[in-house]
Amino acid sequence: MAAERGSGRDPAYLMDLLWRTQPSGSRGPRGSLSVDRVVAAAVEIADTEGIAGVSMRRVAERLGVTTMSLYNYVPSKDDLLDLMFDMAAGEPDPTDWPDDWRGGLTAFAMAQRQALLARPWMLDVPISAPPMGPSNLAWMEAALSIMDDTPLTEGDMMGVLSILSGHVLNEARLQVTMERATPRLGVEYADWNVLYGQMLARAAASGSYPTVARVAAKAFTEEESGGPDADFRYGVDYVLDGAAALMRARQAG
Amino acid sequence: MAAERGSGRDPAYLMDLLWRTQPSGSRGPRGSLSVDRVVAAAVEIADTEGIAGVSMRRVAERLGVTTMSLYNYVPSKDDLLDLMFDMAAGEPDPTDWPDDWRGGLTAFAMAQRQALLARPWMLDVPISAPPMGPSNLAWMEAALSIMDDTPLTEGDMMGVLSILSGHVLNEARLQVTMERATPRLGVEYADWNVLYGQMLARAAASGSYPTVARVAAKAFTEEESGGPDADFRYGVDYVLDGAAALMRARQAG
DNA sequence: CTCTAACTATGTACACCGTACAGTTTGTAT
DNA sequence: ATACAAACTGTACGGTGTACATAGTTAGAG
Repeated sequence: MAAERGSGRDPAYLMDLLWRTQPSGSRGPRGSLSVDRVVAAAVEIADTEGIAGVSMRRVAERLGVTTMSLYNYVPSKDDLLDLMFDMAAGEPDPTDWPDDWRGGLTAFAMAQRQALLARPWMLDVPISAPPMGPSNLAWMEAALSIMDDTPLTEGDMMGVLSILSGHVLNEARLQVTMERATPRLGVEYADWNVLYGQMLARAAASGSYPTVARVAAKAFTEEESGGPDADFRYGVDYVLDGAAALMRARQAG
Repeated sequence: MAAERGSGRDPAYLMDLLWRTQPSGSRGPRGSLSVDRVVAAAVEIADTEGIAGVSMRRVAERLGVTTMSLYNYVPSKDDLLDLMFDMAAGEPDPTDWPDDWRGGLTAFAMAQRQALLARPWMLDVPISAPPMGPSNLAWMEAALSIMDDTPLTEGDMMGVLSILSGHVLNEARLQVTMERATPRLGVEYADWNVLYGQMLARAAASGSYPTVARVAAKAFTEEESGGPDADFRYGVDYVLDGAAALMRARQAG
């Protein structure tokens, strides 16, 4: 029977993979590869060709090994993708972050955004498990330790973190989607305004979306909306204002 | 030459597809299908088998037609997925929503969440273009018209909407991921607490994530965390508190 | 009324995918 | 020395999206 763990959809097994704590029975020959090398090769491919370029065959080829050999290190491609995500996230470097919670969280958000924009394919991997790899935990640690000296409840801290990095993720997704959808029409980034302009024209023409037509027209016309960076900062400030309000409430209570 | 639009990655062409405003030259035989029927069939498959069950062959089979025939109505599978997303989103029904902005936006968020949880596969479709289909616009209209009588700037309204529905999306994604990752271990939803407990034990053991260990332990121990519904409401309130603060500021300024 | 261009539908084919499975080689623990 | 687990190979299967050539159908142009 032998417990037969490792079907890949066993969460405990995925944990062992993420943390590289696989019990390696030392009977046969020691493998020429390692989980790390497999994942690293996959990440390299994704970096240059996007997620679509990552196939088991291509990864194996890059490692000079048969396709099926990879399955000695990784139970399935889905798991490989999870591993890639964690490795690509990397660990944050908070040394240069400001000391105050507001500055710290802002730096945190910007760093996380930068990590995503540097590897847009991360937004393409269908995450099949809640984030529980070492890198993800390191990011979590960075954010939580910033809020540690504030009057926030533990629940609040988790809430703020969730909303903040949710915003980071959404904004990055939007930006990447935009950049991809922007064909070789014009130059620069302003193209998607044109696209949205078309949409709004359509909306206005139908008459069914009066508020959208008016509000969006105004919001997009406003003489340079500031681009994605400004939108991102706006959201971060919005979320952190909420955190500040929470702190005041907790302290007063 | 004939302009040759329609490669599927042409945004204007996608717009025509979404809005069903395709110029249909009436020369040859009229097709036995329609964009709507194709998309509807794909949605039906996704509803019962998830996104993985949707392949061009299966859709064609369900419609009693050859696979390649679908390409007369839809330029590629990626576009089909975009179309599916818009159709599945449906139009909101705001008739029963409260009149005040706060109640209205809360109802909006809950409705959007419900729509996503009813069709979890929507979270699996890799959206390849910014939301600009009729359904998505209807949701946008619903939210914006709620905020129309408030002192919010047009930019603020877009910002609040973005953060709010971003939160909805993130929370839904998290919940669905959790439910999927939960194998047939125990009963009920509390299982993922066990999973997260394992992770935290690992984190505490390594000593590298002290804050995570302490904070998360506290946050998860707190005698029934309230489940996903409570987390969701917490976030909605958080975001709407921010909107209220913004309104006060705009009115005072 | 014919003809022809536009359009729909079919069938075949290609390159690629993830991975199950059987068999071979390799190395260590007994 | 030998048993045996582990690493690795090669082949095969059922699936994918879609390019392409072909045939059939219609409506407008002449």
